[in-house]
Amino acid sequence: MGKHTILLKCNCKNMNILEKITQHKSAFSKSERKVAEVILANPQSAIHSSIATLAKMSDVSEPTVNRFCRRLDTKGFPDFKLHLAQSLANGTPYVNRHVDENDGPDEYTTKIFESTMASLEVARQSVCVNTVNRVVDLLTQAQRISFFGLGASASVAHDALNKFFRFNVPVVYFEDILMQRMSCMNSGSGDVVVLISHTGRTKSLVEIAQIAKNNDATVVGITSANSPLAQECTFVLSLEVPEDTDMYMPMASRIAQLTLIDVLATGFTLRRGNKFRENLKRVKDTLRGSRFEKRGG
Amino acid sequence: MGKHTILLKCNCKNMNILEKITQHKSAFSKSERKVAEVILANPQSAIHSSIATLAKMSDVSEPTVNRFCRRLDTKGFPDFKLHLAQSLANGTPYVNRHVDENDGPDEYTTKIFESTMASLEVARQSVCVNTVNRVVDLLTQAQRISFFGLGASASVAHDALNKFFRFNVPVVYFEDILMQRMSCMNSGSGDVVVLISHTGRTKSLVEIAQIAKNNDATVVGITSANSPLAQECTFVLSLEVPEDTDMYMPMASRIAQLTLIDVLATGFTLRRGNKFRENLKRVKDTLRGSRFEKRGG
DNA sequence: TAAATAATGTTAAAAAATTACATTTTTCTT
DNA sequence: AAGAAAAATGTAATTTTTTAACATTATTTA
Repeated sequence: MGKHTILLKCNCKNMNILEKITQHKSAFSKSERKVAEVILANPQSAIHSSIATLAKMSDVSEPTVNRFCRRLDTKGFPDFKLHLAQSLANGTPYVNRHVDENDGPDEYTTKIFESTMASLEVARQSVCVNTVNRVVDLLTQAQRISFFGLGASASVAHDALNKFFRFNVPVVYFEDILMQRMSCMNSGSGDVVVLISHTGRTKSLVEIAQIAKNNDATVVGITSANSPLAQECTFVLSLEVPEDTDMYMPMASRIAQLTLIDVLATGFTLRRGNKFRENLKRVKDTLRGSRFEKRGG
Repeated sequence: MGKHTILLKCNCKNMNILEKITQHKSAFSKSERKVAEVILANPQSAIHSSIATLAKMSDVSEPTVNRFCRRLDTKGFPDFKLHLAQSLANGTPYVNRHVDENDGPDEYTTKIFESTMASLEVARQSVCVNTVNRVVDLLTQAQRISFFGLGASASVAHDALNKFFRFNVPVVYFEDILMQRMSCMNSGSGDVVVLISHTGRTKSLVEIAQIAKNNDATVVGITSANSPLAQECTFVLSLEVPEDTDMYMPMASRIAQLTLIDVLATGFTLRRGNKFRENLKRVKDTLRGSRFEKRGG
């Protein structure tokens, strides 16, 4: 390998350095691989070792460790440790930790939680804040808000209903496509129809978007950019979520959608001001009768 | 301040060091505060500076910077930088970032995503893997699975239906409490009833748990430990989630529940083996007719 | 198989961090 | 308020750590 060869199979600068080491393991030289293995075996201890210690443990010379660091596109050993520390930071999960069929409950639990968190981070970065702001505007002024989704997105719409219902706004949610259609038929300007679909390719939802649009309602899509559904929407809140193809089930995408609903609901309450929030508290207090009292509370 | 005084107002070892600096700012000495300010002003640059640079920028001597680091319970400057790097790691949110009424869309969006991720991390650590494993066992052997929740938890149950339905298992979900009751009345041994409630204090859910139990069904609660509901359950999957009291709405708790559902569903498919997963793919493929084709796919 | 290239190690220099101690500042006591 | 004690800060020297320059060994290629 050339003197200054830097591994750049993936030029994603933000990539977790541990993953980077794993992925590029085959491209390392013999001695460098030794270093890689020692680090991967116990990254936590690596960040607290000096280059001398690590060299001894890997049974290579110190400059080899240094070269190993540079090959990973870091400035040197201390910089490498910084990157490693970041990879190991609490809450920074391996991004692509896919569940493996031999995983035990401990492993798959961790992996799912971690990859969900990672997806949320990706989603967060992809949200267009301006659109969020404009949609919040719309929602606060809407005469009626409808939330529709099908399949996995139905439960997201369901959740949105539950949130916005508390705001004492006319809010509508149907699972049934015919009801959805009829509801849109009756919509008009001043009404906001929020359509949720990860892929944005569900035919009947696209049709519903068209119906709502033809009736002058504002159509907001929580869907992927450039999808057929997105094309029919007045505003598109697109979320970039790493595909969860392993399981043939929508997982992270749906959680990102829910978080976005939380964002919209929060924006809504903030826009409505303090008094409104007191109102919310009252709605919550109403539930008290249906619950067992908390001891000591 | 004494020679070896270490700041331990909060003995939470895992605390974000940036927050720690902020919180303890008043307890620093004059020079140390200068260092703190320089670091807080641009933490990102701090992790790439040497102790000499930082000393010069703060207009103090190098040992002062070193002492500053030690006061924050780190081993020295390099160790401090490691901690700082971790605090700054992508995806490591400030844990207690509460939305503030003056926040703009940019701020509240970030805060909500970040606090959701932080809550997931807390939840992950609180999940009892053994219980997960036993519940997965139960679910794979169940004759019928029911998911019930009310209010915000209804959409979680709804989502669970959507997932488990794909497994070709008899699965049931009702929103209506009367239907829930009747369904439980008809349950028997071999049936698993999963009840979802963040607080575990919703009266009618507790009653449903009792009914199911009396009919020899296995009752699994996704709820908080030691709650009235938990006491009626055969197995309790408790999730510790930082309370989201600000908004008077369930936010993070619900996302944690959904993630747990994902974990259960994943455990289920893993237990069922490879062939079963092919089956899942077929279920997904069935949807194709209802969707617009993806160009080039 | 010899030349070229790459990989690794050795040694020395540079940089960085830490310690020990000196000086200054602050606080407390009388 | 003066002086002693304690704390804070700085200076200079030491140690540790990292890096650079060069030498050696292994590997590839013509």
